[in-house]
Amino acid sequence: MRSYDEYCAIAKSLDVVGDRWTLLIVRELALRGACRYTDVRNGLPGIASNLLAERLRELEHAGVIVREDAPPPIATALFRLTPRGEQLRPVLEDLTRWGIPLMTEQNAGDAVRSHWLASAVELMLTDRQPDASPVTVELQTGDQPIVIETHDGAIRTRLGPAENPDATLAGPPRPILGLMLGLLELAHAEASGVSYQGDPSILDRIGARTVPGAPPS
Amino acid sequence: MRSYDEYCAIAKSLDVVGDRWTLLIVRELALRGACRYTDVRNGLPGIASNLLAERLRELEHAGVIVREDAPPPIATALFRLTPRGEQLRPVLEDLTRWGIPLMTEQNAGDAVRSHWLASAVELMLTDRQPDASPVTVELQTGDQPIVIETHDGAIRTRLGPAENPDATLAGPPRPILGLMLGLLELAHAEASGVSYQGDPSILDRIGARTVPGAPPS
DNA sequence: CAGCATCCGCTTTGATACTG
DNA sequence: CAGTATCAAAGCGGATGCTG
Repeated sequence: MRSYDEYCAIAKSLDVVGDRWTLLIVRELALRGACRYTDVRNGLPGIASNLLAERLRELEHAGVIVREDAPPPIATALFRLTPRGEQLRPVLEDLTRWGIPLMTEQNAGDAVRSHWLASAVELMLTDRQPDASPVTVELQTGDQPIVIETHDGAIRTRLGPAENPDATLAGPPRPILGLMLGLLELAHAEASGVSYQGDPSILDRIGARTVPGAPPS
Repeated sequence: MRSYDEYCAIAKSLDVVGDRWTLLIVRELALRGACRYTDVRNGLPGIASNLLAERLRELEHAGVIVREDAPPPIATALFRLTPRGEQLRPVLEDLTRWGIPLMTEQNAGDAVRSHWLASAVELMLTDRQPDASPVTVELQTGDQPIVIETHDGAIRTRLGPAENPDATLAGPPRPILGLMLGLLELAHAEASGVSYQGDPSILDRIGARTVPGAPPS
């Protein structure tokens, strides 16, 4: 990207991460940890191969990521955030919070990845009964299951199947998210294709922190 | 901008504010309040006139800004952030913090505006003696003076001349910022063209919160 | 003069094909 | 798997002109 040529911290930041795709590459590495080229590309459906290569070079040159040789068993290089790149997490988190109301609209061709949903859920939910015994909920949506766990009064998510979930939700991502964020009643979610197993009161326990309204558009 | 077509909160946010110039337009309205078209353009040196008009339309359509008729004395329209637009402030603040280390490099053609510097200074400084009597420092750099004031243990900045500043700093923006952020000794700053009037201990009092290192590059 | 719209050359991006 | 190469399409920058 051409520099904005402004002596301003925001403009200088955008000179580095303001290019198209760039912040989404950082997102992939932030959410999934060290990734191979192919893994990054899988998280960016639609990016041109040459653009990904170019962005990775630029990010490396800017000190945001490093390309490192993977440990012996693997024969390929890995990309990883540097400490400087890790410091972009607050930006990603704020953009996630700001974008949550926009998740009420899911376009036909939108790609879905469970790790995107998991990070949004983790930021928005809270354990309303921190002193009760821990609970586990499994979401079956996106490209792999998501486990939601209460953890010392906070909510943690991770990918992969849960062992003995107290509740299980399966269905399309939008009504599941609507349900998790408290924008949708269980009955409405079920009418939209969500199936629920477990004690419904669990949903009240791990309800959304605050429910922002959707924009006009 | 073309949509990323991802069902991800970050990607949805960037669908709205990820275009070139867009977040800088939001910055102008966030830092300066309601602005006329011309004021916005003055804060975005280099933007093509048609692009600014188009971006303003898009932001209005997305519910981030509103175009309102100014009160009677003025015969022109004003642009202002909506509550939804105000919620982008955390993003702007994080980008400011992340960009501060990049301010060590000032390119030849970089435009300078005092309100950009003031917001960065406000975010980075802290009053180390909150119980002492308030102090005021005037910075003479950029396109207008900046006033730094201690305010209930916090640091506030505003634009315009100070009445009776306890200290005054004048000179080029980079060494002044370096001095404020504790990256530069007063002697070095003076060697770079900064002139200082007042009690030097004031600088220690309103020192930087933490001094992040500059990136490699 | 403020607030755009139009035009045009240049740069960036997207889609696909190809290679070690 | 991890890119590079190519080329058409879209986006941007700068100049200019129009309208109240």
